[in-house]
Amino acid sequence: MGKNITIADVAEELGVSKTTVSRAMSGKGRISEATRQRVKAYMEEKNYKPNIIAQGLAKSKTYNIGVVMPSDYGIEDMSYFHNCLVGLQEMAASYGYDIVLAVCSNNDLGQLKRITSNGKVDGVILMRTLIEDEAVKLLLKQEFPFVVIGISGYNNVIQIEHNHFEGCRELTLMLLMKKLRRIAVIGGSEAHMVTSSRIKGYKAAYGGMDIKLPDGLIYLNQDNPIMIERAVDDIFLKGADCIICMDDAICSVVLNKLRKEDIEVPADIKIASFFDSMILKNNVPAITTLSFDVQEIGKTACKTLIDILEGSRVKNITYLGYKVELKESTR
Amino acid sequence: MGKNITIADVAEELGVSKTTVSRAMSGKGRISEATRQRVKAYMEEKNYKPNIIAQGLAKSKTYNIGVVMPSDYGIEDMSYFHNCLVGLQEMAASYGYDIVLAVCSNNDLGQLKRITSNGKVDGVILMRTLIEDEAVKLLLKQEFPFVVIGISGYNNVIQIEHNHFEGCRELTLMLLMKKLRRIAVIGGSEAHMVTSSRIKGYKAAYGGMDIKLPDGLIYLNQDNPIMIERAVDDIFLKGADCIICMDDAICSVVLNKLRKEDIEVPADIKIASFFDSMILKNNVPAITTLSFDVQEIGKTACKTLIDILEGSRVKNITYLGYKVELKESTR
DNA sequence: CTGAAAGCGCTTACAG
DNA sequence: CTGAAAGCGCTTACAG
Repeated sequence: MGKNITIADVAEELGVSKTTVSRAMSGKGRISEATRQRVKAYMEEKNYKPNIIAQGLAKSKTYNIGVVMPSDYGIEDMSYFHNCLVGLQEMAASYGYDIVLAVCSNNDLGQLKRITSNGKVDGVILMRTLIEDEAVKLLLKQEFPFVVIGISGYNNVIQIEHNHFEGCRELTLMLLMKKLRRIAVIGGSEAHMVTSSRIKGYKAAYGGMDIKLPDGLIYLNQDNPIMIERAVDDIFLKGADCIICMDDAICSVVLNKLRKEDIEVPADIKIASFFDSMILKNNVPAITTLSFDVQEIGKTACKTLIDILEGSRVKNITYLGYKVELKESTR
Repeated sequence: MGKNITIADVAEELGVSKTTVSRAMSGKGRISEATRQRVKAYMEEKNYKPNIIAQGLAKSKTYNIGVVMPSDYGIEDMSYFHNCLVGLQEMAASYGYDIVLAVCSNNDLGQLKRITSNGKVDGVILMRTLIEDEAVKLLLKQEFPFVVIGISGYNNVIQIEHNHFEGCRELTLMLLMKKLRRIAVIGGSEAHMVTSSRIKGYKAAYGGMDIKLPDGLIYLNQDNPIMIERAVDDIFLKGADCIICMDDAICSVVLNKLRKEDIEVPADIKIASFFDSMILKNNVPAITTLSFDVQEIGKTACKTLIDILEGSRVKNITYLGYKVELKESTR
């Protein structure tokens, strides 16, 4: 690797003290412009990069941000986590921080505990949050700086979230304005905060238009294809005119089921989904979606944590926008 | 965060030297079993965890592994990278290492340069490799320890790969044995090593059976839906009896196109794809696939790097297995 | 404006 | 078996 050059080497070579070299790079402390230029020039020439680890030790910082990614994700969440990670990384890098990955489940916080107790990270970002979240409890108890992506249900926790409530309300509203009345909803685990926010938005739309909520058209905890197909059958029996799928994996199952039964979209029933992701990308007909900029939420979460670490005050909850895209499936 | 307890605190509390405490934890150097137990017990009780950063500085190690993830991935690659990352993380953690993420493109190696030159990582893993790969060149020049996932084209580079050549050969062979003869292939960028390995496997299958390779049925660099749909049209004109899709995003476009044209699978044409991922998960009919254990490749790559870092000799190329699953789409 | 020294939290020859 | 001291590569009061 060719022995890395250190601050001592630079100092000796230039006939100055390490202090001076350090000051030249940090810009802190008094130093003449002349020597600073001289030092800078030499560092540039020799392509000297200070060792961040040593720098961190001296300042009691690591410049690392721990990101905990759930291990028990569904396949439908992968692109979400991935995009989020890319956003996180980009923002972190631009502030000189790095992302250290931890993979955890709600009942196995081993990785999280490791990085928060062995001094490897300055703060933590939780990529997902549960209503009863052990990671949140741990971090709160340890008084470790952290922010969560998603609404956490705990107050006094810094949260970043797309406005699922508003988004789902607006989507539902637009469907209601198209004279659809019996709109069914198929969603995932009730243990996730997003699920309940979305359902509230859905209900709020009906409430806002003073339209009576149809009975028994909300299907939650639908986490496997069999259940979902059964839900679709049931929805048909009940004469719904539209189905909102709360994620695109669910939507994919629904679409397959409809094809199997020779039910036409949008002629026989309208379909809307969340996330304009790969699964639905090339579907014919194009699917109406409520979508979110996932990289943006990663960036915002990261910036918020860095603000906290550097001592700024931050908002308790930050809401980000959403986008409703009406396409052929609800025409 | 409750002031972390240090080795000095432990030493003082126990009335021994820091040296002794250090030896008790590491097991290196002579130390009486009695005092070692005493120290261990105290550390356990106080839940003392040594600061890895300081430990690293003293040993000139970081216990960090840099993972570079391409920024210019297609959506179809996401679940691949994600699973790979999970495998990497798991193996790293089990050896006390952490994963530090870098997102790079072939023309912007900024993040990689940062972590290799500021001493933040001990070694690097490249999640993907190009035929003309700048990251590989850089790492080679810097003599920085690294391993690549995928075949790199450069020799003297440590590579971990699923055996795409063998896999594709076997898949093609099985299709040939089903009396299919005019098998078309739709694939991605020729700049990726995998693409060429797979094509070689495809050709080898024909060669091995002494069957003449059909003319003009190989479509590469098909990176957008328009091209792919055009390829499908062309494939039909040429009277192919089967299409092998080199990834599942391509397959998804192909399936949609076939549905649009009312072409039945497997009645009118057979279909096979690579990766048994989310996109094809619930397709009707079920799709024949050549699939790979992606978490495993992550684990293997990580273990190999760690071996290198700890001074063991490792194989230049490690091939991992694959699985051909025949399903309804080629029946 | 500049530097010697102590310190960040560990490890490891070296000496006893 | 145990410890004082130097060192990993930096930063930062403190003194001049």
